[in-house]
Order: sequence, then structure tokens, then C-alpha cells
Amino acid sequence: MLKIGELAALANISRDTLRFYEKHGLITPSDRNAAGYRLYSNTDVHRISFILSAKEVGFTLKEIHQLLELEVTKDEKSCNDVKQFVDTKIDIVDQRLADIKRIKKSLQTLSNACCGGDEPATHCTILGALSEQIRES
Amino acid sequence: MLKIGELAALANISRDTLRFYEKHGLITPSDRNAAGYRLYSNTDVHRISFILSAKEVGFTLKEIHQLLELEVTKDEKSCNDVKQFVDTKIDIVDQRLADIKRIKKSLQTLSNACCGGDEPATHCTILGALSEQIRES
DNA sequence: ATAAACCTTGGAGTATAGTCCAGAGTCAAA
DNA sequence: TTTGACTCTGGACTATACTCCAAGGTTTAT
Repeated sequence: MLKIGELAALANISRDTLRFYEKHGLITPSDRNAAGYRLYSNTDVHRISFILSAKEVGFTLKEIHQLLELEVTKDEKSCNDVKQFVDTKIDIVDQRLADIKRIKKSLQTLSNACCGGDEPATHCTILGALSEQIRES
Repeated sequence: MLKIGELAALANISRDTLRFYEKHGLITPSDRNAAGYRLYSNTDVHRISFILSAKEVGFTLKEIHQLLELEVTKDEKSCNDVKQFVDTKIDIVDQRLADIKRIKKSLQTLSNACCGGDEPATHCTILGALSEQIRES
């Protein structure tokens, strides 16, 4: 079990952020010691890892909260609700995947050009690289 | 040339957001009419499209501003500065690409399971799906 | 020619996501 | 056993990115 400072160091975030996430229902330490110190388990580490990845790619804490709350029961109705919710998120993720690939390509074009590269001077700004890319496709 | 409301409708953002971006140096309308109305060109449309894509995948407005400011001159020094800056961003983009693929896989596992699917009940939460995926790899 | 629907600026207000104390208690190494 | 590094709670503060007026001018369809 990790204390808050240890988990913070591991996840590369601040103690305050961990307490902030707790206050907003994203994570609750699995245990507390006699003095009231938060104790985080292995599962908690995975949970934080998921939260940070999801945040990194643009989900809000509210959305992440909803994703973490999802529990499929045997009830067909709730199951379909969950499936719909998740499928909507997958659509969003696909959109972001496309956006990020587009941006990566622009950055790469820009990086390859201009420093003695062969590419024409139109690549010499992000927007040049981007519009070149639009013309290609 | 588009007026602010037309561009806002096209880009699916508010007029206020466009004015906000302008105030923060992200975009300046190519022209103004006699009455002072903002007029946006085709290039402006591309610029907004880039801003929105970049924002969508997690860049801050400040970072986007820096990317848009990049202009490679013939000066070798400035060119290498730009290259370094852009290569750093590419690393970040690669990290996000990995994150988003990981999250997509979790969502997909979750979507496929639990509604009469064959997958075991451990997939029935995001974290279940995620840890299953960790075990696989 | 007039009303609805647009546009202008400036400034105030909001939501999200932290970040930073203060004051007090706890733990671990010298 | 004490001192420095850690932890606790509660609350104030900050940055980012909008969002919403107010008070006025412009455009356009009828």
C-alpha cells in the first residue's frame, strides 16, 4: 500500500491533485491507517493511470467519472444503456484519433522541411504543412 | 469572405469564442468591412480548423499559439529551434496516440462484453477491461 | 422605412481543474 | 527523543477557456 506522497511521485502528479480527485469522486483510497493517512492499493494505481490517460486525450473529469462509474449488471436494460454510452465515447475517440493523426502529419511535414530538406517553402509554417496535406488527400 | 456568424456556424463554435481567440492572438480576420464587421477568408477557415483539431486532442491555446507562430526563416539557427520545438510536440502527440488507442481498446472490450457476449464478467467495468488488456500485453 | 437579425466593444461572470496555504498531527532516522 | 519530512482538513486563490450581458450601430427582408 502506498501513501499519498508515494503514489503522487509514481503518477507524477501532486498530492493536492490526488485529494482533489478524491473530493470529486474519481478515486477513494482503499484504506486509511490508524492516523488517517490515505493508503492506495494496486487497483488504485491502475485507476489513477486510467484517469490520467483519459484526461491526457481530452476527456473531462466529469466524463471520466461517468466511465469509471459504469457497472454492467445482468439487467438487460442497464446493459444496453452502458453499451450506448460507451459506443458514443468510442465515436468521440475515433474522431480524436483522426485529429491527432492529422496534426502529427502536419508537424512531421514541418519538421522534415526547411532545414535543408527538399520540400518547398510552402511547408514552412504549420498551416502550410496542413494545407499541403489537405491538397494531397 | 465570411462574417463572424457564418464562420461560427461553419466551425460549430460561438461568435464569442472567435472574438476570444482573436483577443488572444490565435486568429485575426483577414479584413473588416466599412462598418468594422470582421471578414474571414478561406485561410482563416483553415486556421480555425487547425485550432479546433489541436484543442480537441489536448493542446492548450498557448501551445497552439506557439505552433501557429512558427515561421521558418532561412536563418539556420531559427530553423533548428523550430525543428526542436516541433519534434518535442511530435513526441507528445505520439504519447497521446498511444493513450487514446489504449482507451479505445478498453471501451471496445467493455462494449463487446456483458450484453450476451462471451467475455468473462471481469470485463464489466472500464477498469476490468483495462486490466484485462494489461494482462494480454 | 421599419423591424428582425445581424454586428461592434468592453467588461463581468462561470466552469473546470487544479494549487497553495494554515494550523495541527504523525512517523522515521540520527 | 527530537527534528525534519511526511500527513491531515478546510478554505482561499489561480489559470484557462469560455460565456453572457449592455448599449449601441448596421444590414436585410418585407
